[in-house]
Amino acid sequence: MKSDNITKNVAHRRYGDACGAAHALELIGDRWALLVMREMMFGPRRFGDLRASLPGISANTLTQRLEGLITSGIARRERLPPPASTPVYALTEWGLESEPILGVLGRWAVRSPQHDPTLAFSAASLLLSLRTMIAPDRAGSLYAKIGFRMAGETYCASIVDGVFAAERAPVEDCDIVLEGDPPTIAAWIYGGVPLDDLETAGALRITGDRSLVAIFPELFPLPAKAQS
Amino acid sequence: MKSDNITKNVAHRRYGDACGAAHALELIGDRWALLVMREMMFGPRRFGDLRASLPGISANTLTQRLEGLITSGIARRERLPPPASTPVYALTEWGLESEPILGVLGRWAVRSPQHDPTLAFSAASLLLSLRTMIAPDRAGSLYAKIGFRMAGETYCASIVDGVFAAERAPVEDCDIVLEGDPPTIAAWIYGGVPLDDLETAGALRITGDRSLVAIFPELFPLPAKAQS
DNA sequence: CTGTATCCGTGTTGATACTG
DNA sequence: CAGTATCAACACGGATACAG
Repeated sequence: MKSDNITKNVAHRRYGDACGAAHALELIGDRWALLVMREMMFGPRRFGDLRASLPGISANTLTQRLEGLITSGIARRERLPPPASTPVYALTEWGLESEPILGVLGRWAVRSPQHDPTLAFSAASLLLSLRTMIAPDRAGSLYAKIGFRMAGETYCASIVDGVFAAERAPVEDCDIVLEGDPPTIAAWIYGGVPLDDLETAGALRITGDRSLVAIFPELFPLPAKAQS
Repeated sequence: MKSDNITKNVAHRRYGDACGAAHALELIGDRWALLVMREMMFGPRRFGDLRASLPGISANTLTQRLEGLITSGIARRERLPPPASTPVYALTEWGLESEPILGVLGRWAVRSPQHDPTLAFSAASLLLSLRTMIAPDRAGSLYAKIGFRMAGETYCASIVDGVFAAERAPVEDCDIVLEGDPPTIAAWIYGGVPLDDLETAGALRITGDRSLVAIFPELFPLPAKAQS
């Protein structure tokens, strides 16, 4: 039995408001929706990957969100080519263009006095936050390639003209390579935890150009908290 | 009796995620929250004003959202000076800085094939959408002041260096003054409905510089829809 | 006019278990 | 690993009543 729930996603809650922001909330305002999109920002992901990156989401909810995103034209279901014909979920082109939403939300919300940076942090979150938080005036004309090894995957990022970009790719030809889990890397870049402490604890390993390593965290200043 | 519901807003749903966007959703991801903020973007509003601008919200829900926004430091409850000592709700400075969130959401969502521009449209929505949609290259070096009379209130907007800004103010010294309800004005600017039709129907009245009137809608092009 | 207090029907969420 | 089934808790919207 698969289609007893005829009136589930069809009669989706609407606002009856022509405002674009209101329509955006109808599309991606459901709980978890935007975070599911976040996890697909760097390429297709499997059901289990998404579930692992979103601690607390239930399988039910993830299924419903993916269905909703697909019927809205934001995501797409693919199947990896045989022999590994696993189903994966990817953002459409339009879905990918929602990235500024994550940036603007994050830049605004980290100023909240209640923001707790010690919680779980996915690889996608870290890379998107670096893209959001880089200060172009501090980067100046720096050109650099930065590799990341996190949770069994590798990402290759670049800093060009003050813009930080990243993709899932091998870490070859990178000026520096960071190896550790996302919260640890964040503790170094954002939290000001000394690199020596993390390296001797075996939580973080950085190889490559030490002069770049020395200034790297300064490229990503956090905005001041709002009020008290 | 006022505090029987101890565990209502206190145990607010969290994501347990350090990502800034996730925290933003904890702050303003509740249904209606962002739309309530939208209505306060141009200054303090009364409970009844908010309710009237948000068709479909219940008094209960509006009360809860306002409480949440206040405890998060996003909004503030004030009282107009006597004799009209009516309570009003206003955004804090930090709350006001959430405006780019509305812009980015709207710019992305109007490209949805399912967006319906014929629904209700508040004055705040219209002015924010003009601010979002203005094309600086089309505005060029145009300098103009535009007045709006909508639903018994007046707004004064300016176009300077391709930036559209508006505030609740008298429409004095404006180059043109638009008088009509927000959906009608939107039909002219965005919908391409001829001004003559709207004026003869008595739905819209524009006074002032006719040459500015002629080119005005062209300053606000809508982005192309995503895919089909 | 500005809310608060209930009741109620319904949809959504999350936990657990389970199937292919 | 990729989901589905079931169930309990709760949030939401609508209606209504009512207090300051």
